Amino acid sequence: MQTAARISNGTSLACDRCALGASGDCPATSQFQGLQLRRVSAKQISAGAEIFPSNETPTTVAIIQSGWAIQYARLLGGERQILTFLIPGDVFDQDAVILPQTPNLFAFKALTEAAVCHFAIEDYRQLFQADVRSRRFAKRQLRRHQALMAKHVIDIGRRRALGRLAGFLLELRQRLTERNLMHDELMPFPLRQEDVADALGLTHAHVNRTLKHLRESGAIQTLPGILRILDPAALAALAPGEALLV
Amino acid sequence: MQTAARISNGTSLACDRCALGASGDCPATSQFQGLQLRRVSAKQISAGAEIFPSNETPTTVAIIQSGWAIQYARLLGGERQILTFLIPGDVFDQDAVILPQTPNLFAFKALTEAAVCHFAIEDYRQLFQADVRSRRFAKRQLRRHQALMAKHVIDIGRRRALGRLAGFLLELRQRLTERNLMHDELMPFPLRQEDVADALGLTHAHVNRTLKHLRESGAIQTLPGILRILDPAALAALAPGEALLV
DNA sequence: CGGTGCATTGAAACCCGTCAAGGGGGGTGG
DNA sequence: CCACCCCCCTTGACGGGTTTCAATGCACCG
Repeated sequence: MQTAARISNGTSLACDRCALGASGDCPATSQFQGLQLRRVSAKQISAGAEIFPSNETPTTVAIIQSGWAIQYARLLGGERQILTFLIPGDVFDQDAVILPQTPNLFAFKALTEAAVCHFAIEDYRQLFQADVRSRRFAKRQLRRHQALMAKHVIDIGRRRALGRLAGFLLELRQRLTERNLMHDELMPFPLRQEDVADALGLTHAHVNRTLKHLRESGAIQTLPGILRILDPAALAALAPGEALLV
Repeated sequence: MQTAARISNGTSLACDRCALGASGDCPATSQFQGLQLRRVSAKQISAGAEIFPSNETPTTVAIIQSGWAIQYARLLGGERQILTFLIPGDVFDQDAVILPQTPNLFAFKALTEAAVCHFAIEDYRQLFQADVRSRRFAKRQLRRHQALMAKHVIDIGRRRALGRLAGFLLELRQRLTERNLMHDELMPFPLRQEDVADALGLTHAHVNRTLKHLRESGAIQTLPGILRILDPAALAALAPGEALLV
């Protein structure tokens, strides 16, 4: 895990070669089973760059085509709390859909090189009034985000390090599976241990020790930029009830 | 704090004598500066009773007229994680507004005797299309809930017991002030220490110790069912950045 | 080849959970 | 009016989980 292999290298901005589109997960492609939208813009973002600063009022809704990003808050002491991880196919900045002209509370930043496409808020909002598939898509995105926030509270509120990490890995596994990014229990894992720590409310030193524990117990295997889940059942046992939440 | 004094005793269900209405915080009263709604029902709920079970699809939006309630999840091991506290004037079950016909993920329960009024989802949704004041009301309610969830993650994730408690008390102070329920830094406090613990991810024993610390340092004073904030600045110093979040 | 970023590890301090016991107030029943 | 019970607050001791601080090592890069 020393260095993150640039897995998401082939960042294709063109919609006709977009992996998301191919699986029908982006309303800008003809494969999407519903209302077709046209994207306003597509941006290539380098690792570590801000996507949206906080306190800015968004005019678009964004979908992340490739790469990983975070939504986070920074405290006065400099500490960082990561609220959500964003993976390819995630729609973020969704508040804008429901609450136009309200500033973002928290900032977004790319963790890896990433490609982000934007839709006009008005266009995206039409999904909610369109056919069943469009509505299902938009509602699912919204609902998923809310559920993840709640799960996050439960995770860090009621579980200790081992359970948090196990639950977190299972969550990623589930989400990546839905986006066709899991193969043979192998997942791209571009996160530094400090990122995981800042999300789960731990220190990076302790994340390291906990990962070591999971590794030595045979539950997972780590390679640079990749994580393999060897024993999903073991992880599930460490995070009881996880399945109900994801 | 041994016993909760029934502060919210005079639970008046009639809209014309509703304290919420008097301050213009309920769209069912003529004092509300915006679209007038008619409530579908008003229910008196006894302390400890479920308001909504989880996994049920709501047909109404609810506003809590008097009393305190929680939104919570129960894990397989029996542990409880409180997601949000609801105080008079809070609109809950708001997911129904945006996402009709989706079941509630988490249950709601009254902590004290409470009065809850319901609106038809369609009626309530019209607030978003009505005049400025109505929109502001509805958006503020929605936005507030989201912000509180995010703040909750930050609190539990990046602060230790003392800071969490300080931040939590300041949050309650702010919210109660907005509803005209703070007087002379005195707030109704019907929560058991176990409730606080289940919200902040601590044990009730440790909440007790931490409260004792705050008491002995002169930051707060506790009376049965009431909490007085003696030194807001001291609390703010314990929870840096809190002001930015509330 | 020095420098930077990140993973790894150890030792010590400390925060917090766990367990257990005691106490006080309000209610109920005698 | 008292006895009793239940719920909740309170407190102490102990152990373990986490943080903190510090040092090392490895990979990559200029």
